Amino acid sequence: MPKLGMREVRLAQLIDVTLLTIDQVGLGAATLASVTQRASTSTGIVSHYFGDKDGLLEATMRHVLRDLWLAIARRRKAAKPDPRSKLRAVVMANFDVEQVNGPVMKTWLAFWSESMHKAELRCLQHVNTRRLFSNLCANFSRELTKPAARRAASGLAALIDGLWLRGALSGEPDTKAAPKSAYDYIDLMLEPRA
Amino acid sequence: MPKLGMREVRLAQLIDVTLLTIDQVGLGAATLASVTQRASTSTGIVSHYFGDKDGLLEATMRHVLRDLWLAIARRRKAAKPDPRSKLRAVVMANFDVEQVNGPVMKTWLAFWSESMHKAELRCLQHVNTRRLFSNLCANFSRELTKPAARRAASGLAALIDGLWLRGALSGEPDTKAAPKSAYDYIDLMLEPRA
Amino acid sequence: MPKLGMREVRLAQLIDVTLLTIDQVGLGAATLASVTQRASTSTGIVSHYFGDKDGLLEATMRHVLRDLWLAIARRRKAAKPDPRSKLRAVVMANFDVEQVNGPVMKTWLAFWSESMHKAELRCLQHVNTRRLFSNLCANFSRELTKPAARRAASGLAALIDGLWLRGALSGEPDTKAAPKSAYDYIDLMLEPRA
Amino acid sequence: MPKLGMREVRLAQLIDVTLLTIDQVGLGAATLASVTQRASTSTGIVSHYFGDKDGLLEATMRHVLRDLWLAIARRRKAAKPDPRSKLRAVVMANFDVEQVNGPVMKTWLAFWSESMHKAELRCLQHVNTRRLFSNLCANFSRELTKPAARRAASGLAALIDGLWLRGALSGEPDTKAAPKSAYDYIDLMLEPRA
DNA sequence: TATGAATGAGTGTTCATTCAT
DNA sequence: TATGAATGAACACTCATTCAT
Repeated sequence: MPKLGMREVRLAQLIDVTLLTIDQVGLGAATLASVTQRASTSTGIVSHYFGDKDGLLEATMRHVLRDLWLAIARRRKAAKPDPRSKLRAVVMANFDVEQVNGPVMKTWLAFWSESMHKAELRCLQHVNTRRLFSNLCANFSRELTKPAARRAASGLAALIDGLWLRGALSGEPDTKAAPKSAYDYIDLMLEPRA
Repeated sequence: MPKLGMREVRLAQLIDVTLLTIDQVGLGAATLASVTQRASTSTGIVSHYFGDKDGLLEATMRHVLRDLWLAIARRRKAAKPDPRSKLRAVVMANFDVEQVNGPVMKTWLAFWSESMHKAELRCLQHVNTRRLFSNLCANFSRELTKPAARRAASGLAALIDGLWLRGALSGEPDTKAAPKSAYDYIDLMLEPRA
Repeated sequence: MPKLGMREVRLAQLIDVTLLTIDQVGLGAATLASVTQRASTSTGIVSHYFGDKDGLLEATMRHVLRDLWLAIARRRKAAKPDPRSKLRAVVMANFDVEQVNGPVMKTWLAFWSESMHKAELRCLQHVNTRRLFSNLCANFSRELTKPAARRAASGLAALIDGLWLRGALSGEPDTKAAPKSAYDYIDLMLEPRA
Repeated sequence: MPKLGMREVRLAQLIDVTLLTIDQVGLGAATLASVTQRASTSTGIVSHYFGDKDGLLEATMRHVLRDLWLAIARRRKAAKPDPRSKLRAVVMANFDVEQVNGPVMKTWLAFWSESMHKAELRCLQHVNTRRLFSNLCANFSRELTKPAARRAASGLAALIDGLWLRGALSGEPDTKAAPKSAYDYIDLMLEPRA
């Protein structure tokens, strides 16, 4: 009897060590040898499960994206129904400890750069970008006009990414100040101007 | 004695084709062969002028950074003396056509990722980050308390980077909406709240 | 699982073609390409088994040294127990056909030169030198005073190397006259002076 | 008026730094760049005066050989007319401080190895070998039969080279014990056996 | 299902050589 | 006479991929 779920275990394990390897040496230096050695498997296993290196990287990206959206979904469910709370939930999820750590952040950065030249990755990025935008837009729309909501959503999305990026680059992301800055932005957008 | 002054010409030329190559195939696929072929020179010229590939990439990054700060300096000089105008000038420079184009943007993205694992590049990034922050901070300070100015500066810096990043990823940066969003942020920060 | 035991076969094969290549073109011109081509393998195999080129060369040197000491051990066992016979056995082994042939001699010469600037090789040389000296010294000591034995051992060791060197340089080593000269030296050292 | 003897000065200077460079990094790592840089000249100067790198190396070898024979000639002239003194003079010259030092010894070693595969160098070696042999042979012949003289000359030549080689490899040549060993050999050869 | 030996194209880098000045 | 910028072939080495087991 073949081990049940062996496949899933392997997939998860390999994606995990891929993240760790990218964290430690960077995507450019992450060779199949270094990844599989850390997983204590042979290099051949990658082509077996993922076809080739790109397949592994794409699966890793999908994994990271799914984790982000699971976190967002979780936070949104737990949030109060008002727009402000919903928006805050999205921000909160983005600065979760699950999202703000070495392996995930460095992988994001690497994939941002990589996606400029690989169609598959770019596609995944676009889906993610649009999804976040429409999510934010929908919530802002409940209190703002459509154009205003779109502007607010664009701004907030950019602010989240920017705070995220600067946190990653600084090496020591401030997990308190960053979401605070985004919350403030939400408040400013929602609050009626004089 | 061979041609004098060739040095500067060569340096500029090689940095230029490096940017173009990164634009077209990405940093990962930008080999010395592809760069020098585009420059119609030999590969040996790189070690002659830059020591090695890393030297070329570092020089390229320095070039991009210098260009950004020249643009900022130029805009600031032309701006009115009031804080809002100065801040707008910084934003404007960041969304200059010189900064918002394929070669420069893709290079920035690539170096953001690369700088996570190369000390030299990280150092350059940090200098740039701090410089932008203190620039913004100084201007906000003229109308806000110190803590408020710091928060505003952090937020605006993140927003600029975020808008920039999303523009790069989308492939078609909106050079009108992006600065507008940053201008609005400035206004919100400077305007007295109820 | 791929063929088992290939490792030892490959190692021996690669060391062998390394000797042949050094024989034909010299150490300076012995590139990995020329070596592996002769072995009908790929260049990558060297890094696979020896790490890098230096690893291959070091392994080759170790192989040559081991062969020499195996020959010496063999001859000594077959020799009569008296010092003169033992000393002759050492000389004999050094001028064995296994030691006196193009590949081995040219490799020795090359490594002598190379060992001046590579710590690993120098270490191997020193071990070999000391080993030969103490071997000779022990045998001379059975018939001479300690200081005399040391002088005799030094002289014989130098004579062996010298005969060996001149044989290599001449291109046509005289495998009869050379050991004869060393035998005479042994006799002169052991024979009581007037 | 062109500088007189500029040519000779350059030649000597370049040969000198070649020896120093081989001493410090070895023949394999002695590039034209490293040699000419030490001489504070351009690389082009080599092709100007020596044609190419091989020309420089050959000239260096000739220089070393000439120095050796000048030393031998000097010592022989100063020696008493008897064979033993003449033979001792040759030995003495070989262990002169001019011959026993890093640059010269490492260069000799390197050229021994190199001469196995370069016709020009091998030719120079052969001339040197034959010259030393006939020199020794002529002196031994005055007291020994022709065959005995030939054997003695071969042995002494080998002993000299061997002592020399072992001195070079050990890194700290014993400039007293080495010639002493050769003197003893001369005495043994010349002294009438019982 | 899993291995890892073997490949070989591709990489950055070195360096002797050339040549316009 | 002398320079050093420029070349480009050659090099050691890397690494994704393949495949017999």
